[in-house]
Amino acid sequence: MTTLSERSASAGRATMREVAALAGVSLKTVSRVINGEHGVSGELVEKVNAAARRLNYRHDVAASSLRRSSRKTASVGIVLEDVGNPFSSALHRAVEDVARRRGVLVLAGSSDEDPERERHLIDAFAGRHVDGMIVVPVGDQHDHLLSEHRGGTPIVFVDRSPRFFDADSVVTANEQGAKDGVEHLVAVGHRRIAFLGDLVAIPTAESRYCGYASALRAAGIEHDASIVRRGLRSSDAAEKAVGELLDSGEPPTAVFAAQNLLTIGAVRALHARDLQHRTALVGFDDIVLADLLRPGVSVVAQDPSQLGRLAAELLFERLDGDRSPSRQLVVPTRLIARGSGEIAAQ
Amino acid sequence: MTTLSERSASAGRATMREVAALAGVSLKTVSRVINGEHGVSGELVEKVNAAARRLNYRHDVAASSLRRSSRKTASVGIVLEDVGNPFSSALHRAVEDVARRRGVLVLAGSSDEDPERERHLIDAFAGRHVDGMIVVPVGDQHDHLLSEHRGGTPIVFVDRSPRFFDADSVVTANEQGAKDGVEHLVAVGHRRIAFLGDLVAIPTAESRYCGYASALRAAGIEHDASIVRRGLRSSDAAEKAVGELLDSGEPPTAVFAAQNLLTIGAVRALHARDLQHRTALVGFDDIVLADLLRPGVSVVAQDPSQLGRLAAELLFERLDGDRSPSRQLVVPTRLIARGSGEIAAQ
DNA sequence: GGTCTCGTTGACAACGTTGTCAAATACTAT
DNA sequence: ATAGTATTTGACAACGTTGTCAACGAGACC
Repeated sequence: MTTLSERSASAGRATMREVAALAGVSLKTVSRVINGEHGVSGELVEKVNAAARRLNYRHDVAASSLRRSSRKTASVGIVLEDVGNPFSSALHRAVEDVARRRGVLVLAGSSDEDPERERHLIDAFAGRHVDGMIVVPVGDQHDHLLSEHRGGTPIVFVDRSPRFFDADSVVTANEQGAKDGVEHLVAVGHRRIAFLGDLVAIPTAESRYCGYASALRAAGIEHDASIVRRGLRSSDAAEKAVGELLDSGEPPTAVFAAQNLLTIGAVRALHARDLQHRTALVGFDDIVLADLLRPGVSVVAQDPSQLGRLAAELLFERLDGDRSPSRQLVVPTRLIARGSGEIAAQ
Repeated sequence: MTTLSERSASAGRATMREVAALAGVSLKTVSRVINGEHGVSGELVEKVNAAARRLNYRHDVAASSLRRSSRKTASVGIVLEDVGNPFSSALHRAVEDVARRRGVLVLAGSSDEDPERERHLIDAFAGRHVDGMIVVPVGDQHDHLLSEHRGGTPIVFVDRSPRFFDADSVVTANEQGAKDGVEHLVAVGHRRIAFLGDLVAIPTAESRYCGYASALRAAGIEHDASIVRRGLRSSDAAEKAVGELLDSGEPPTAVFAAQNLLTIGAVRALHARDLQHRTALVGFDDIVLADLLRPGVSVVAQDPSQLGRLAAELLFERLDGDRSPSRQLVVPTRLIARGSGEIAAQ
């Protein structure tokens, strides 16, 4: 007995075998008590629990899931673009909330838009036997995911729906949202509306551009490539781009920024030239404090929490055995007018 | 052979045993090849790799770490306040960056300032045999962590250093930073400076309050409890509190907000009364877009990335075998003047 | 040729847990 | 009292992997 408690205090964690020895029962009985199975007498349950407490026993999820037939580990993985950015972290948090209610742990990682990183993360998650994965996909190739998916691990795509892959997905109404934003500008008389966009390879960026183009077309406005800036990767790049547009001979009267960092860059460029009350601006995706700027920044707001919540719910339905055909959910955007988007064309 | 490939395609992942059978070698040889051990002939390495590729073999980290003597899982856990808030997620990202360089996966969870949740997360991490943990501690009781720590799992505390626990920690210079911020207000003539603080139970909130009190003392300003509001949990609460102070008979001429959400609430309250150019404001912790507001919001900036990076580096040094006495690192703050903190007292 | 060493390879047990099944006990119905 | 059933308990194998150790064959040396 002394040996046992000394051992647990000095060398690592106590095992079920040690708990069994201290409680004077078999290994299997300890397993039953720890797992809350019925069919163990109250007396032994008491004894085992006392011994477990005394040795500070910690259940070994890894060993347990190795032996269990279902192989469930009560954990899911989520591949984000960058756990540090507000959109991703709101998504992460929403997934965590759903998972927590079911006692499931969330592993998260950043792909940084790098397919190699994405593959790495997915391998790492798979090697740890996550029960399912939520993925903001990068690029078009997802063979590695495919084999996981076929192997029975549910996958839900979020924010972007993959080409060439049949799985559940939850996305924002990017095209419609962008169209709404641009039409909002058209409605107050703008006909020369600049577009700021992220990497062309990112499907959401592409959809938003389509929404922009479609709104212009609907309004009978001719497309002018000289005021379209795509492939912008940071607020600095956007600030520079907007600066060039504003300083040019024929500046736009309004700007549509298709991503939050780009919106921030645009605000900076406008303020630097004291044009924030003359040039209209609508951004895609909300930004903190946007309401306190003068003018307030009008945005087409996404709902990352909703995306995360729905994705997690879809995932858990699959984990609960749902075998129905894959579903695509679309979360609508919401236009928030705060001033910058309501500046009329001169 | 056909049976093997069919099997892997239909039912779950391939095992080393299956790879061995396909390659016509023993299980142990496959293990050696997968782990990159030397002492296997080039010919067999080739064969095994081909078989592994063909069966889409995935290494099982759980089983591997179960058997391995060192029991390393190439993963660390991090307990944050809320993975969704900017401070936590910046910290998370910084830890991930350090971990990634070493091929280590990060598991993260939100405690929401609830000791029960914290305990849950730590149990979950321990059950999955993380190699180490980084914790933003909640409350004073950390017995469960203690047993992990004694069991050989390195623990690093970040943002708050725990009482009654001897372990590495990395914290912001909260008291000094708050003192700097308040002295900055004193320097432009303020003697009636309100304080907005988070829950008294949070050590960082307490330290910042001490810094505030100490700056007042140093300036010979009498402490006035009527303009000190602590225990504020949201920007709404702060907005309300500042509103009350401003609307009172004897309003403060300056506000020191000891946390970023509280700063935002203060900004809202000031703008709502059009007092943002008359009442000075300094916030603790930087906020996005603070430079674009009129006036810009002066802040005492923390460096969450630095906190995370240092914490992760300490953790990995421990994992590499460092057995030296525990260390406490302090990350200095930086005062950023943008306008609101330089408004002189009338 | 015989012994010794070295480099490769594989058989086997073990990591901590749970599924299976049989043994032991207690209880019910005849 | 006897057979039959239900309930509790434990022995054992197995999950997928790696540590240990022994077996094997090829070459080096006497």
